[in-house]
Amino acid sequence: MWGKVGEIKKRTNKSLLSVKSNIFALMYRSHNCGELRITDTDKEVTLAGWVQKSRDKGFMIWIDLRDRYGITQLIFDEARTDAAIMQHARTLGREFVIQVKGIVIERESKNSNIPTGEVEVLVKELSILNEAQLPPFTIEDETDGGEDLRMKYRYLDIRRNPVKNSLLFRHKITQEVRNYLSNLDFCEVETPYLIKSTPEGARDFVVPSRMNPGQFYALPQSPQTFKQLLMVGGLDKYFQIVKCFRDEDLRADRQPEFTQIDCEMSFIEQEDILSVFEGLTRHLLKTVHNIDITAFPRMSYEEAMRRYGNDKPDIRFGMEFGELNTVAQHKNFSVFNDAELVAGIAVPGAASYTRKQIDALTDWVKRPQVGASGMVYCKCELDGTFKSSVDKFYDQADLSRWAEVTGAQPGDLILVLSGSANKTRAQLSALRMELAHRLGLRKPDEFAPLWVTDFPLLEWDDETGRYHAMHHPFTSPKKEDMHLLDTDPGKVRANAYDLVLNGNEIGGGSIRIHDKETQSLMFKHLGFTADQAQEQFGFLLDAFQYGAPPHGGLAFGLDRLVAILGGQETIRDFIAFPKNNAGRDVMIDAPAAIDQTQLQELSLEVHIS
RNA sequence: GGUCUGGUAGUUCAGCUGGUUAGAAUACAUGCCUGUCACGCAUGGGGUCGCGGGUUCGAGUCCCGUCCAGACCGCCA
Repeated sequence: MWGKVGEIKKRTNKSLLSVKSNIFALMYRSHNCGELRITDTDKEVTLAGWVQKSRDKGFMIWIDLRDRYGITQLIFDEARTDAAIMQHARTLGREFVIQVKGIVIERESKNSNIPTGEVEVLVKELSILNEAQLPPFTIEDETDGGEDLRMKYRYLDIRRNPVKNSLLFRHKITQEVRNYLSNLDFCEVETPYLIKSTPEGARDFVVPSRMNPGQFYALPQSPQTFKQLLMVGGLDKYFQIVKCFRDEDLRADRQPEFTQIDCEMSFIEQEDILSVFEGLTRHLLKTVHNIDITAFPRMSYEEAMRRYGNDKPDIRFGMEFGELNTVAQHKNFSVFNDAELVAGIAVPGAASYTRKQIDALTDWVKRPQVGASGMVYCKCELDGTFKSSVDKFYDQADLSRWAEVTGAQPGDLILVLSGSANKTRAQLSALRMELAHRLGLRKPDEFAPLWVTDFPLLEWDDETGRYHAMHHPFTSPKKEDMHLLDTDPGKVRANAYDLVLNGNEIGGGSIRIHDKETQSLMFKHLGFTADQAQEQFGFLLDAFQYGAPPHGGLAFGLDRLVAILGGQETIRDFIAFPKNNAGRDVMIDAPAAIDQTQLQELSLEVHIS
């Protein structure tokens, strides 16, 4: 259904590294370290780069010279190299920056593992451009350095192929995004980074204004209102590859500053947006992996929650939820009888799990991060019988109905959770993802996109005791649900959609509100007074009175998209200088205190509670 | 705000129910080596066991606190 890719790394390297740089003056180097071949034999060349490794054999010294493009072997030979140069070569350490002049010769023993492996450069001149201390970790694909060390010396980490290739890969994708959207007449516009803080949504990073004492800018969580104003401005199709900022806790796939591919279009309907971004996704998979995606299924939010317990389901594998209320309740098992939802999944081939393994899984779902109070299992034996942890309450006929509902085959293991519908779904979804991970079903080289549509407009928040916009306050409600706004706001669906790739939300958007009345009504339902709405978003409400076209858009999370297309879980290696778990840049040691003079200029005093 | 895991040589790690002088690999240094490419061989240097306190005759090991790192929950319109 969806494509497969083999050897992602290899292909990427090849296409990205064959960059020629002929426009540069050939003073420092005539060639890079990745391009010499057997056909270059006898040429006099000048190379520059870093010493990867030196192999001193006494009579001969080989040095692997590395740059962005590859590794070329240098040779110093007692018989053919000047004694002084030979001696000089012995002083070279790892990561010294050197320049050599020499003759390309065919190797006596060749190395088929690297593209330059048939030749080497017999060095005639050697100069050390810069010495280097021994790096704190080795600059190799499989480095001995741990995460924190690599982050502290990120500039050394970037010399390593995996990180360097991730950054080149990201460049390739942004380039293709710009190509694709520009070809469709999208115009890239830069919107401001110093804007106004708004109460909705995530916490803002704020920036004090020196010229306006006591006042603060906020860094944008997204260019949302600006891109809508560009639509009012008649720009029709806008995009921007743009940094966004959210002052919330981090995760492996979440950074406080991150990059979005942000888009907006006028005179369009939801279908137009889905088709443009389906096209973009196809284009990217084709250009970076040569994969043709044929299937682009769609699913409503409600269906995704029911079938996968999750609004971003990974559909590369099955284990869909089976709702067992009708077949498992009213059988004297009070835990199930009292539950709002009883739901199970069939784990393929897991009937052979031992008691110990199942107990470990039970402990896993009972961890506070998951929060289930227990787990019921039912083994579907190969002989067609069933063995469950609740045999006291259910006979073979009952259990066969469980198998029917969950789609379990002989050899599978049915795992069942129960409780309130929302919690049970979240817990069972966590279990499904964990098992898929353990069973190797989340293959990084397989890509399964999915549109999730018809999100709820509003979401109840216990903490503040009011409804919040699930997407953002500018999302339009579905016309046919408008009548529910006053009676049952939680039931109103929005013209909002997410693009999910392999269980990750990589993009989301909506058709916006474009008239003042609806927007004001929306603010009212979100608990704004008319004055507050005017104060916070008056510029937008005003703009809507001057001929705002119907419009909508979408934003892709670039960091996450690049990581997933690169087959990785963590986005950090696709960001040149990322923040750590606590939001710190350990290389430059930020954030940091500022001095008293700066505070005074900003009319600020610091009190740490 | 919370849960969990970890912190021992430059680095990655081992170190059991507390018990001589804390180990391995790798990196590094020196020497040897006539085609290496994860080169090989020999020798050598390298540690306030994150930090503070406690229990004990004795703590890398047990307890309390704290700092740092990572993963997750909450949070992320």
